[in-house]
Amino acid sequence: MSDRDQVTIFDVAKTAGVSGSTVSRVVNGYEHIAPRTRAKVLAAMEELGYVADTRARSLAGGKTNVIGVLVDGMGSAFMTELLRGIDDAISSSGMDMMLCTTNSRVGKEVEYATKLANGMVDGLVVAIPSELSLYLSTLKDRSVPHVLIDIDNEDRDTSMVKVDNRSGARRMTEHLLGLGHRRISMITGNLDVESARERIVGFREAMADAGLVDTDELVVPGDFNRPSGYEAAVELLARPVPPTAIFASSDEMAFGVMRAAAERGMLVPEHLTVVGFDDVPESSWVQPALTTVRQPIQEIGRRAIGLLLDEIRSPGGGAVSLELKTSLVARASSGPPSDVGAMQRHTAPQS
Amino acid sequence: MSDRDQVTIFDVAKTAGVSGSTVSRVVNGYEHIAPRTRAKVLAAMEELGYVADTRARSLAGGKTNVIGVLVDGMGSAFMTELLRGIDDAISSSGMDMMLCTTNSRVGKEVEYATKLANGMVDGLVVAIPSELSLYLSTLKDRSVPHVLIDIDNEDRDTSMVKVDNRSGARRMTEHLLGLGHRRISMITGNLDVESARERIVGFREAMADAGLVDTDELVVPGDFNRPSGYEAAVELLARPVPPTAIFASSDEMAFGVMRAAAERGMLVPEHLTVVGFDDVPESSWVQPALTTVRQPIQEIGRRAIGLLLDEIRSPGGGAVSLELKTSLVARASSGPPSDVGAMQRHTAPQS
DNA sequence: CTGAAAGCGCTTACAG
DNA sequence: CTGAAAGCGCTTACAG
Repeated sequence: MSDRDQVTIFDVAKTAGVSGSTVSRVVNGYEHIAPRTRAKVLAAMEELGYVADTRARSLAGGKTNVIGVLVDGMGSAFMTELLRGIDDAISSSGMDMMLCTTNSRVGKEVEYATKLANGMVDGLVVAIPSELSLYLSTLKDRSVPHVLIDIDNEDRDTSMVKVDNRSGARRMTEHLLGLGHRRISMITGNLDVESARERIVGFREAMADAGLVDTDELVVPGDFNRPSGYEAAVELLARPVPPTAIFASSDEMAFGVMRAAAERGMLVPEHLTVVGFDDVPESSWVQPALTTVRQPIQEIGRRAIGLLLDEIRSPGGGAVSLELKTSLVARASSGPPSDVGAMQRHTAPQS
Repeated sequence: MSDRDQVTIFDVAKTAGVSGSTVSRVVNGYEHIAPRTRAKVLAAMEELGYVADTRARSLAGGKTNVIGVLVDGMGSAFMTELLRGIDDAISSSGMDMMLCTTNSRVGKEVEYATKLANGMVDGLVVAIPSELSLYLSTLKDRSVPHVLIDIDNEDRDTSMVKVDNRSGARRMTEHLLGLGHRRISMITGNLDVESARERIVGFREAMADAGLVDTDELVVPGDFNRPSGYEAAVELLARPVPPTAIFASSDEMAFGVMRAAAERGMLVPEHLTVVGFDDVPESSWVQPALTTVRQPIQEIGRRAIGLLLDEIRSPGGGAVSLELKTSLVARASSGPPSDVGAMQRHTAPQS
């Protein structure tokens, strides 16, 4: 019940024999303070176990020292890595993180963004495919520093960080082409997400360069998650003329593809080449190890926080966009296409 | 720069032609208000786009409507599931979540707990093996509602939720014994964690009941994570007389064991039985599907929030401990022990 | 059913 | 280098 045994700045002031303002100054590391005064205050703080009240501090115009992070869910390996990078950067800067999860509930993102903008945080990083138009203006009006991750934003005056999805997908497709594949299928990510769309573009470009323009039936929909990769593969492998290689837009989906292949008795890469995108930790762990497009996931998070911190510390610096590079990681799951005879035996065993 | 275009309760009051107190009352759903007055206020709020300032509200004695969650990291599948349950329960109660990650940094947990206790949240759930003694008293002094997950706490006056690790481990061991195994090895979890210790006890009890009392060399250390399971298995399988079954204290470690077995050319369960604990989603996905002890992970999170909400809404109800049941899920990774000849061929191929 | 006023714990010009 | 005072936006007795 006794909620009032909180030690305030005035308690400290009294036992140190100074004013509240002075205590506030030493707490905030203000420079021009007599060494003796500072020492007395510090001693009093220590003695009383003073801890600043974040709410009051921020209400009065100070900083909250917390950064808000808006994501849709934290289930995927990609998100786990991203959050690790974000959390790393936040805590090594001495700030705290407030993670808000929308779980794809419509409206939640706006609610959180507005709430957070209302003084709960010093800045905000948003990593969900979202209807930015609904709250980006609020963030700007309130001049809440913010940076977007992997989100498309027409007006280039918001800071953001992303990777070169298009050329990553392009290079992977060229890798498959170079191995001799022609019937290459791509399983897409959630098309609401900018990066999913960019990967398709990269894939199509490379295919077109190889003279393969009719790719429509080779591009099948997925949503970045494992089950969707599995289902798409089941359908693809059941086709009369199945692809010899499947390029999943995420490693997670590639694992689903591998599962579908295994169930059909197909060996990877002998009977089917399977590649992914992301390079999550599990990709080098699975058997066979997954060939994939590596994106520096943790780095993305760290950079986003870096940008945010810059803006928080010296506002008005203008928006900056970062595009990080991807790279091809060739491992065991990709190889030359199997001959048609072998494919037939495997793809239509029950016919 | 203009940080002051925030719509306050007084702006609303003015355009509605009432006092600030009245606005506050309708915002907080106070009952005795004239319908017409309420309507006017609501209209004004709508018109102005009013959003309550959480800091001010809480400073003035109201609720923050946010629940703090303290974990050490969110990398594991177990934690992902737990957080899903927690987040679910929090958001369906209309509150928000503030997730703090210590990443095993010493001191961080105390820092966070103190800060959160200082008015940032209405309540706190702690799910890290931690030196509670360092801050539990702070939580109590400030009467901040809190509940512990999976944490040992001597004085039974703190609410907590856990599962019956001991009998779960016992049943799994009996399952293996029933299959005919005698040389059963257990890879433990991080011994700082209560549940890891309880699982060992359950294992030992079942072994002792079967007359197997000399289990010391069969119990090897792990830390719940995949690599530690892999490493422990590498060591175990290289022994002159390796175990015929390995019971990993977490599914994650069991996956590591499977990997080690595969590298040695051993088939699961033909040559080696591998079982885990937790039943994370991946366990029914891997090949062969993992036999494991199921704990209702999301439910643990939901229950913890339930307890917390009860305490927040009607304080002083006293501490309550919940122990949820585990159950055995027999899948494909467990079977009868292989004969000694087969074991020898596989375990010492290079000797 | 409604308003005026004090107070939550802090920060920040303004003086000195 | 330090203090007194106002104010951040809200809630809550206290009156009426």
